Amino acid sequence: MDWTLTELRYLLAVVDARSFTVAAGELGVSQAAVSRAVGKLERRLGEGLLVRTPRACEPTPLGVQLTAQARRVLAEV
Amino acid sequence: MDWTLTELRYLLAVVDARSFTVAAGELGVSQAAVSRAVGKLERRLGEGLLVRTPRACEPTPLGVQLTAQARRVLAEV
DNA sequence: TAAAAATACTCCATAGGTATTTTAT
DNA sequence: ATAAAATACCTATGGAGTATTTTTA
Repeated sequence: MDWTLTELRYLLAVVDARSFTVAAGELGVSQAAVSRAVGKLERRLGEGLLVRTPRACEPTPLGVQLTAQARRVLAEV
Repeated sequence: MDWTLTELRYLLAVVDARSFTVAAGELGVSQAAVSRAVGKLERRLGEGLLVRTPRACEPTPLGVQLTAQARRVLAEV
């Protein structure tokens, strides 16, 4: 794959916060930026990483898997 | 630090090829792009990563260290 | 209907290419 | 003098913000 460190960081933040908006605040960027980054990642993979509901969001199985990988990568950085 | 995967890939290619030009060919980008990416990384670190001579280039101690780290990161990607 | 996420629009920063200059033997 | 790296210049792409719209429990 060809993701960027930013995408992995944003994804992790969203999964941990269970919210795009909260994650954006923690990352110090706009909600739109986080939404776009994760959406782009999902489009590239051709599959969802998060299930969105009006009050929370939860990772899909692929989301869980990629999140684990993201943690490994970022741990080395 | 705040490097990008591209910078790490370019650095690795140069270290392995012992040449910016050859590395660029292998990466499918211009020599200028590789030179700029590695130079930017060095400027950010405030220290050289490669010693350039007219017919080869060799990693500095820091270059060796960062190269090892780059391999670990890219192995996870 | 109300919260949270997605999108439209614009702007700026960065990455890349080509052409040229600089460097070190 | 020569081979290789650095730089100047330009262009295009991507990432970000704000404002707005869409979504779904």
